Amino acid sequence: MADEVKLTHTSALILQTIGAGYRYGFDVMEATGLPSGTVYPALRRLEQLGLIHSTWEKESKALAEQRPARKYYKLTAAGTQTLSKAVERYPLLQHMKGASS
Amino acid sequence: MADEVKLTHTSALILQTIGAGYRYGFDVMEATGLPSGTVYPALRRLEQLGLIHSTWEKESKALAEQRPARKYYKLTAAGTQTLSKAVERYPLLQHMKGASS
DNA sequence: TCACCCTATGTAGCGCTCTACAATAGGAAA
DNA sequence: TTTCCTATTGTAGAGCGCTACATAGGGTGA
Repeated sequence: MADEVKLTHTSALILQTIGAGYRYGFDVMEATGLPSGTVYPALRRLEQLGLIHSTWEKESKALAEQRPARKYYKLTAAGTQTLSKAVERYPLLQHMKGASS
Repeated sequence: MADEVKLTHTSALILQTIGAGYRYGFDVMEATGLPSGTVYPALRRLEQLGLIHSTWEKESKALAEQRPARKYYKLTAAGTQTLSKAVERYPLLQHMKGASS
């Protein structure tokens, strides 16, 4: 109830991608086709709104797999609620497939 | 090939909606959930790019049905080609359903 | 050795998108 | 008789999204 966060279509799409199990920025970029300059600022705004929450992966894990560290995101309770309202508003968001890994 | 028109995700979504058989602005708004301030400027830009083409319906038809006149859009050949490239880039656009009327 | 690709996050500035409002005209509600 | 709803197109200004580029370490190719 209460504060009714309104999302743009693109932000809602990114939120839904996280909800579908894609867990970090690069993963969201590949799933959606959206560029980094859209995805990273949007993830920051979604986190500031309290809809997602991030944690950096352990440095040792990234080193072991020889790649940069990932910042993992997941939906908060508020994010889950806001997402379900966004899917009502934007009917085309319903067709997201879950992440395979 | 040649001129490679690049579209934003939202513009591509609107182009695809026209391709799926939705024929005028209000129709696109209902199909997508996007607001008028997104849809009408975007349709104007898509027409300026030569991807869609518009024709006003006959005044007599609108009068007979007691509503404002509609501006009907359809894809051009360039629009069809650009749309198929956009669907490759943005995989989530594939799930559009056709217009019922 | 230099160029380039891969994975991953991030930013500047321009241009597109969204909220809110307007115009128009008919009908219904109060 | 003013307000509200429907159906349709449209705009101003604020804010979001996109292109192009940056960073960084490792691998691959000539």
